[in-house]
Amino acid sequence: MEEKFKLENQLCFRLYTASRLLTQAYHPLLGEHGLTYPQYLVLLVLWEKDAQPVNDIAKRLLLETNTVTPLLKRMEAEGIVTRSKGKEDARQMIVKLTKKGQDFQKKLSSVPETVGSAVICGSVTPETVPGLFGMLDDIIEQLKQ
Amino acid sequence: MEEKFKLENQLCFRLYTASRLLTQAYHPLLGEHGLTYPQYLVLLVLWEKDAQPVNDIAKRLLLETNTVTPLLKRMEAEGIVTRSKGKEDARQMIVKLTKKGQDFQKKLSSVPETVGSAVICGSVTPETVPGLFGMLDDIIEQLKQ
DNA sequence: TATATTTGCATCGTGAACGATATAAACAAC
DNA sequence: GTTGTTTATATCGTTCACGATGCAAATATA
Repeated sequence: MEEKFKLENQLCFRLYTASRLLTQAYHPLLGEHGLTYPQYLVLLVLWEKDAQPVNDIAKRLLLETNTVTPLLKRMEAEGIVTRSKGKEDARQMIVKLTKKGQDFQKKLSSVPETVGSAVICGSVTPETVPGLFGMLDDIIEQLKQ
Repeated sequence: MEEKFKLENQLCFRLYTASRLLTQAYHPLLGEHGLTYPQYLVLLVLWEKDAQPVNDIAKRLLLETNTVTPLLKRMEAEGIVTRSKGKEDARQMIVKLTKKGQDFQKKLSSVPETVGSAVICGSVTPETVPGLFGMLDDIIEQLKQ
């Protein structure tokens, strides 16, 4: 068995696993409110800036619109956002937070800290996290092309 | 807008994005042979040790059997693996590589290096990758409980 | 040796991801 | 102004992930 094929030497498998497990850590906190992790990401985007077209949300999350559109329709069905045609550009769908969507910010105020503290361990400390962020950002920037 | 809710301060979003983008980098290389990334991971596991029960493969990949079972059935349909009842324990399904599954190792021999070299950039260098591996491993170990 | 529990795998339903394709609005070129 | 192209979003099909549940084989316990 060649070294290059060993699971322990794969960056992608580590990222894939760490991503899945960390997303799972959000699950009980978000599921309690009927939210999924990608839906939480949409909330983060809209809390930063409300009333955005689908495309801006997709670009911010580096996702395709064919992923985001069904996600937003589910959130609309849950009464978390509204979707309405753009006034100046009728092709756009403007996504706005409802009161329910805004109010989630208070309800979820403890989530970032809860999850954040859960990953602090071993070589992952408040001092080393910025370096980790930088490396992940470099990888993302490199692959975004 | 509170700092804690900003997308730029989220470790999970970075892991999620880096994982997706790096998996996408595998796509043209694997898709050419009709493989998906999770199927490639199963191949890595079976190349290390052939003839494993479903549970061992799932544990190795930190996935649930209800994810792995359909994956293996698709790979069986493609003639990449066989699945047969265990002799000593009839509950187990032993997964074995076919010749086609074994032969993929040669066909995919350039994949690790191709993808590996694609992520080397900025603060991500052959010298810093072990540190990145260590931090991701610590996060995984911490969340695995 | 009956009965209870655990274990290994499968099935089902839902929600992402994403390639491919479609549709309509905006814009450009002629 | 008609035609062609781009842009914004949506639809469709396939493949994960994963919680919940089911079932049969193995094991433990009474």
